[in-house]
Amino acid sequence: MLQKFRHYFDSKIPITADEWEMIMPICIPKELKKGEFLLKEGEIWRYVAIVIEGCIRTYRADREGKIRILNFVIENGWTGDTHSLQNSVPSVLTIDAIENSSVMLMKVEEFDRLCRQLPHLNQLMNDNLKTCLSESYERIDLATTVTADEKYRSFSINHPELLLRIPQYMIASYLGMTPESLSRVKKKLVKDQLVLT
Amino acid sequence: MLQKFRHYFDSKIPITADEWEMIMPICIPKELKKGEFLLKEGEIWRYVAIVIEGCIRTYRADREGKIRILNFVIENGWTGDTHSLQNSVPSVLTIDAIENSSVMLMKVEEFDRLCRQLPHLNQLMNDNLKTCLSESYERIDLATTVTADEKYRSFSINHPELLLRIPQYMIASYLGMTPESLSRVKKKLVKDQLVLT
DNA sequence: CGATTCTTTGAAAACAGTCAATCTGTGTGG
DNA sequence: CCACACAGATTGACTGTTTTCAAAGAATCG
Repeated sequence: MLQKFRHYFDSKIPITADEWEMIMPICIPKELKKGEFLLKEGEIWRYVAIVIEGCIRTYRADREGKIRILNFVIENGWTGDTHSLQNSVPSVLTIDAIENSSVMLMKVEEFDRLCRQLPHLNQLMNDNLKTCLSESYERIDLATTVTADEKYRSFSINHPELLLRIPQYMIASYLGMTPESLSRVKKKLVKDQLVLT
Repeated sequence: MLQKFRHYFDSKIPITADEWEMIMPICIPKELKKGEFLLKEGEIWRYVAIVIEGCIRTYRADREGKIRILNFVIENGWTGDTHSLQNSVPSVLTIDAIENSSVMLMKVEEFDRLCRQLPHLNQLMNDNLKTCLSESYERIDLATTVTADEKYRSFSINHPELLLRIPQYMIASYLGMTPESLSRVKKKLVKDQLVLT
């Protein structure tokens, strides 16, 4: 895991052995079995988290226990609750693993401190913020798409890798529809050959 | 306008007269009358833009010309198209003024150059990215809310300042429903005293 | 293979959308 | 100052899509 983590950094920024020596001590590797939680509603999120292996889901539950999945994060993606982190307030979100996963955590104060010392790390953080923002706009676009079949089409074009990997009922929740609707939409699109099986 | 702009900076970061002398030359003030465009679909967005006065709307149009409003930005908010900016691709968005507005533009290369020279400016940019991310998560939350009345309730709680300021049919588009639906929802909520008139 | 979990299908109900007409308020020009 | 035009908001009747509820089929895993 540590090796994969190192590999991720190397692929993003030039990093010296010395710098690596500074980063390593603040890293907290965490293994999550399928179904285990990274963050529970009501807790305060205080980390920077990078997914090394597996798949992590973020969702929000309403009073009746119905959930809306906000995103899926796989290898090399960043996860966490920005809002809880920035404002030190209890999270309204739940984050869990939908596959056996490994995640690298860093306490945010320590990470920020390092960012001030290592311009490259700061650069990485900045790029990452921009990427997250970009993805989040894509998410808004998806969520504001009106019809169910456009949503599914758009998802299957933009996230073919997730289509294979994530149970359909979770995709339905992500797209804001019931599993029954998704099943019907899919059937129709396959019949019209507008989407791959 | 320049004074208000200066005031915005002062309220966010400590900034010396010298630093200000470096920032000012790259600033491009732009006045927009109600209905005028800041960005049209198909253009590439190359700026950092801060709204000084007025209200700026970002929307996306589909083939049939129906529009989905993605956000409203008022005084001291940042606007633009991150995706177009980062990837130098034509924008799918349109940005226009729904009130007479003033906006301060800075070319992104010049702004980035200054950020490298002025740590405080970099800090401001970073904070701003985090704020944008946070707001964008809030937007996702709204967009993924299922029922029309919950959407309106949540909007009227979180953005009372916009409720007063923005025509109802635009709020409807922002909330992903028709003006007729919004009118009915509102009527119901006012009757049940769940929302202020 | 049994049990659980996930997906599919059907029928009825609920909800938001569409279309069309009316109402309301604001600003403009006579 | 009034009348008119116009943009926006409301209301009603109808249509269409998605949800809900229920049950039956697949698929996966110990």
